[in-house]
Amino acid sequence: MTLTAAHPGRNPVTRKDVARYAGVSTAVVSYVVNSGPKKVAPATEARVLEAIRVLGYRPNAAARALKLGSTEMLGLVIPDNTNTFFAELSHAIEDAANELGYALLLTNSNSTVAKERKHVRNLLSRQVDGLLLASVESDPHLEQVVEAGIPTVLLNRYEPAEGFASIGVDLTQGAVAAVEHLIGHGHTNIGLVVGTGSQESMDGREDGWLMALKKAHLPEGPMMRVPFTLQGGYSAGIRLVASHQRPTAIFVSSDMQAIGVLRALHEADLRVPEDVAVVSFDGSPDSEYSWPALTSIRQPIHAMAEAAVRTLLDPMAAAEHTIFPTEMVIRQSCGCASVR
Amino acid sequence: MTLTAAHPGRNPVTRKDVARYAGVSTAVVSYVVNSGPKKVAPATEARVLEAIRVLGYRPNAAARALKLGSTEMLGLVIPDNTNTFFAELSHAIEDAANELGYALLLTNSNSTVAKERKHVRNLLSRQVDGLLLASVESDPHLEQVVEAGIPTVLLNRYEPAEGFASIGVDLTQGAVAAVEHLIGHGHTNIGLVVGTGSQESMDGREDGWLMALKKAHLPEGPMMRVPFTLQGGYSAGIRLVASHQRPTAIFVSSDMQAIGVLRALHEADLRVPEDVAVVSFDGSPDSEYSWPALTSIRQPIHAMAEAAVRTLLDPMAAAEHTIFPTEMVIRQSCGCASVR
DNA sequence: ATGAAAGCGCTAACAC
DNA sequence: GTGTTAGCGCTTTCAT
Repeated sequence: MTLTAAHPGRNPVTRKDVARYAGVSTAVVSYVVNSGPKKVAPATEARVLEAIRVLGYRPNAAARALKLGSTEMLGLVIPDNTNTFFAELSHAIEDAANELGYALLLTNSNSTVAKERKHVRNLLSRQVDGLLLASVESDPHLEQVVEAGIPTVLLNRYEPAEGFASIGVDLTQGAVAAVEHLIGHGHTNIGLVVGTGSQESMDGREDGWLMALKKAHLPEGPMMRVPFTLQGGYSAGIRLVASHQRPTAIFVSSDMQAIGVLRALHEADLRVPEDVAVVSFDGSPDSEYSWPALTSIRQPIHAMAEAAVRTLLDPMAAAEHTIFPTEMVIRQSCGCASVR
Repeated sequence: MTLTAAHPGRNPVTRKDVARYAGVSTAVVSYVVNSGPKKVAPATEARVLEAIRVLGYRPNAAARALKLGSTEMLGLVIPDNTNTFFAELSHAIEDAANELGYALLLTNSNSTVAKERKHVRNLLSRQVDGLLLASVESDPHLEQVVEAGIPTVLLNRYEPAEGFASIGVDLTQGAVAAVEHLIGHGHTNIGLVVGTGSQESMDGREDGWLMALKKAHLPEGPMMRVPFTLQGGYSAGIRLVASHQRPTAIFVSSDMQAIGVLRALHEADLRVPEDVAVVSFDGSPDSEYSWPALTSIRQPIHAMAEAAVRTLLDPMAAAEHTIFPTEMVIRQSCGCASVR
């Protein structure tokens, strides 16, 4: 035992002890602990409460879960909580879940299919009441989930997924807004940094970039496909800087990547936004504290988290795809304001 | 049901179904599922495995937990997983826990005593096998934990805590190294940005700053006490810039704060490190991608996470305080290398 | 090598 | 308003 030896093992105080101490039956204890389903006389209730206090009784969640078939836990699988976007998202989800009395079993897949699967399996066997999954795969193999019949919602998802509820942001619309903003600043050579790994199919942000360019009859700028990390963005930035026809503006598909791009730009002695303008995606707090501060397409993380949990727990919810709009937050990196 | 209606509720396949299908007793199923404690004839085992596969049987963790008195879950309470340091730490802890077959119940206290307490209570009632707590308080009220007799280790802790195992980093030594490095660069007016809220007592980093200054017979520079956030660092930076005798160097007690300080410095048109040098604390990935890259005192997060989990799960572990050394990683913000 | 059965702590239907 | 009790799915002792 790491601490006091006073209490040898687990908390040995059970409902039965409380019942004995209060001079009632175990059922009554149950009724007062759960405030129902039967009413209890005030005097009795007081005695039970007192017994609970004195004995330091704490209900055993495992027993309750076994009986009820509900653990009041939700499972969450994300690629990496070290990524600010997922950190924020998981935080918001935790809050939303707590609000409804659910605890969160949090797991990182490290963007790995094998780990993701392992975690899903593990969460299922732990009898979570629902599963929130930000999958690495565009077409996640969810047989086990279907078979287990556990409510599931797919997170951070642009495309609908057959048979599953899912939630995401309008990547294309956001990207179009970003690129059009850059075009509005007079740029004609606009590069793109987009993510890899997340989904094999084309990222909606790439679509948006392309669409905006097409619509303005502008040529495709250089494009880099790198992981959604600081380091990924950095290497993309280095290559973009060295590229034959260096873009005068870059749309980057996440704040983390953008911060990496910024570093590459700085190291190349390029001024932002004067030499190269940047607009990124996510709108995380980080984007406000980079230098220069990033103009970014904000995802409504809290709204999405809440919707995810609500959908998950709503027995009436359909297996629908819900898409949220983004919002552009203008700061310095696009060239709207002077940097200094 | 969010998805297929084929399986009405929870997974209804129980050990009994498997036993019937395989033509054995439930005990045997148990033996093969757990590879023990009794041996099973190979042929029988194969039949059971087949039955499990066909029926899609998944053991019910709640029942197991009830029987065994162990949930194979660990509870973790941190101030905020949105803070890169805690994000990294919790990720490392998750890995260490998974390694040993434990899942992680992750909760954010939002640096709030009330929430922290609520989460601890909740985790205890969920029968976690151990509790990892990065408390907001310097002297956390842990009666409930003691009473529950649940192994606990305190994280991110500089001072020992009576009766509890705890883990932390040598804040003072790290701070001394940082400040001495700055002194080595010839600075004589060295400011400090330190955190609030975490612990009422003096932060070891403040001690270290003071000690290094004393030892070099240097006067105390200006000092700001702000939250461990980007925004906290930013406001400290603003005040430092405006301060009567502006420091030529600043030691900042976390990377997040340092990034905020950097922003304030940039906005004031001050060059880093030429006008103001900065050394920060944590050594997170973020510190490498700021502009300029931060010289920072790195905490050995992975080693700490592993030690924490190991200590937690080791029944022989004493209630000791383990302190880890830090390591200075030199980048641009201190003035060692030219910025560009 | 296998099986029968007790019981982990709890909930709630049913009886009083 | 309160008590009795069956059983949730699992592990494991004790028998065979």
